Amino acid sequence: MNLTFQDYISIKIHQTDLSLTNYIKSKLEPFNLAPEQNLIMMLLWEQDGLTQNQLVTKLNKDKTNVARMAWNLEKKGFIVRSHCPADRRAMKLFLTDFGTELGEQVIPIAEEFDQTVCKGLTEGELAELDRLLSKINLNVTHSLS
Amino acid sequence: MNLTFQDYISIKIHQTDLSLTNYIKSKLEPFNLAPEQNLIMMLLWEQDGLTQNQLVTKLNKDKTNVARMAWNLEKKGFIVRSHCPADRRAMKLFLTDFGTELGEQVIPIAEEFDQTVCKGLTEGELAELDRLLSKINLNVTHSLS
DNA sequence: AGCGCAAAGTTGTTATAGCAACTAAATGGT
DNA sequence: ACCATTTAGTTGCTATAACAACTTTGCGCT
Repeated sequence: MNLTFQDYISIKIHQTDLSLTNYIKSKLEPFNLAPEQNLIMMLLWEQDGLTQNQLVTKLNKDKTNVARMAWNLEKKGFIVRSHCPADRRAMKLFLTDFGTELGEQVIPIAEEFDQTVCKGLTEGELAELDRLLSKINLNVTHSLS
Repeated sequence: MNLTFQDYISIKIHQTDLSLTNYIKSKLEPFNLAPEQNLIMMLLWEQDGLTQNQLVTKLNKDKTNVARMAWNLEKKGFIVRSHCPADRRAMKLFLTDFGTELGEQVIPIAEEFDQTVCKGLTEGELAELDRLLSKINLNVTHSLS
């Protein structure tokens, strides 16, 4: 077969992801918000009071990372964590006023970022990209089991 | 606009990249080789004696990472680093016999991995995916300057 | 009611990933 | 030839990312 480095689509995806992360990182820096921390905030701005475990599912990340990112967000004053009374194992994350205000500033930046990323791509191309990535995702997650 | 979490193509790319990384990580574990370390090895198997700076360019990563990954690979006995006589600032990386043998085992795994990733995708779809990712890459790298 | 198991989080370790500041070596302009 | 600048790597720091091992809490079955 003899594929060269540039032939691997997975490497291309990886490098694109790195470019995207670096770009959004620079956009979020003024708000003292790291890219992955922002993902948690985005989910909380959509729906406040999620548990860490719900975030684990939505973000498809290890619970360790979610716990540490949540703690960092609490340190920064964007959220407050409290044990769920109904299930004392669970940690619910709630926005502070500061965190809510942050959303009003950051959400437009995220949407502007998306505009930049998608510049010159048609709706059809975006849908196709989404479809192909989903297929790849299925290919590898199915192979793990 | 009001995009929800799932609407961002960059998030989809990020999550796909994570799936891919986890998958190849499990495949490479028996060889004591981490995913990013493997990228350096792949480039060295293609062309031995690259400098760290050449790897920085090819991998589009920070020189700090490349230096540390190279040092880890040296610790594991896959490569040897030596100052380039022509330019004593530069560090050239050379495969050891052990590192060369490793390639004979790992390259087939990488190609098998690529087969799994691309399962069910036509040549045309792969080309389109490559084209769309390149376009996104350009969109964000151009916006940085 | 009580025991065993599962589920949610936390702690510790290793591997990326990038920035700032630094050292050492090469280059370029005068 | 000399000094300023640039270039290649290194060290220290912070933030992801996942695994193993552990604690605490809830659930299920008898």
